[in-house]
Amino acid sequence: MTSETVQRRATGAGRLSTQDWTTRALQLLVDEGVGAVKVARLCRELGVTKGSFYWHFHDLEALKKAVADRWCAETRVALSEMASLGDLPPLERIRIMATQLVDDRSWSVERALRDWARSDEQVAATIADSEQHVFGLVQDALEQLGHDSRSARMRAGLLTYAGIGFAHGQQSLPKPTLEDIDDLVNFLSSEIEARRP
Amino acid sequence: MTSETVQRRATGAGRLSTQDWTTRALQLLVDEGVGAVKVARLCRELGVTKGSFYWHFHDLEALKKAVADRWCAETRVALSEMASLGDLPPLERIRIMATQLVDDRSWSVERALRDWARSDEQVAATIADSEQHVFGLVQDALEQLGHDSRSARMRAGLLTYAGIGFAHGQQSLPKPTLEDIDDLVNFLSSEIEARRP
DNA sequence: ACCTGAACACCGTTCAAGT
DNA sequence: ACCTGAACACCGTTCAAGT
Repeated sequence: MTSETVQRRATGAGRLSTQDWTTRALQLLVDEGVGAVKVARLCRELGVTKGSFYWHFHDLEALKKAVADRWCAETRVALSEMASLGDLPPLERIRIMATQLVDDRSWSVERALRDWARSDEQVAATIADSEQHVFGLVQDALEQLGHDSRSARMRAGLLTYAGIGFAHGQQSLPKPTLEDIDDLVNFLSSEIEARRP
Repeated sequence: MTSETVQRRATGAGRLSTQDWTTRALQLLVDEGVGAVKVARLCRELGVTKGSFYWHFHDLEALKKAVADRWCAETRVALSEMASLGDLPPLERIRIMATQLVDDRSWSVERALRDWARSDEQVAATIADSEQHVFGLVQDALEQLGHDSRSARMRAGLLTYAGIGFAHGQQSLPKPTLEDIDDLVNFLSSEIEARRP
């Protein structure tokens, strides 16, 4: 591999920035999973000794936090784009979110980060944030469609959890078609169901 | 900690069986996550040297497979119990499954195993199995309630994915109450939604 | 400010040798 | 059959010393 040197050159004068470390770490995370993000490995690929790493970060945990923060920032941009759909009719917003949820997004990053979250408070908080954000958007749309808060909460939760589940499920279940999504959106926004006492 | 010795005594004559290793490994997996399942740690807790471990297993991977196989067997029992609800009315079956999905089941085990599945074919196959099983049960129940297969598939998928998502979500989203589950079951089994052409 | 070099504790794996 | 003991490579962390 000679690409390491290229990577360093691209940075600037041969000294590394925090960005260089997080970029490489995110790459490893997505490509090979949490287990591949190691100090020794990073140093080898970036062509420096471990002492360099420990000048930039206090420990591995700190590097992870930096990576998570970066992903968090990028995610927030994507989410705010979702929010800027505010003028569209609610039904359309839900359809767009449902499509996006199923689409080939960066699920691999989210999955990896979610694994990570189980052993890292910081990452967990970041993920919880974006979860609640999506949930809130769906809930609002449903309430604007005339659902009371109880109904909106239940349906928004169902969709949000399903989205998370879709990211984590093995591909054994049938992947929803566009028709399925149409059905799903109509279903989620349909009239209050007959209450059976 | 003196419980290690107790653990060994409980086994029998002081020599360890494969069961002893997998039991302790599962415990560590659930309590402290994938990262805690290490050869050195296990040996320390079981009061043997590493050589003992490597007599029982070829490597860490083999231990993992053994743990997964055990969990797989236990899961299959739970699933077949679900299937034996066949005589109950479909609506009741769905309610039971939904409750079970949300209940404090061994989510920690499932989550850990699912992480594991990403790097282990065997574990992945096991999990795919149980996913499809649950999906099938829900779908059948919905069809017996008079839904056509398209509608049943969509709704069953929604619930199954939501169940998976619930296991993986950070606890930031509102945990469904029993009332919510009632609503949810009624919602899922409600009349075909108004089609908008 | 940014990095090297060497050191230490810890983990995974192997293997000859013990009972 | 089941385990010990010692060895080796590898990783995380620290720190004095270099530029």
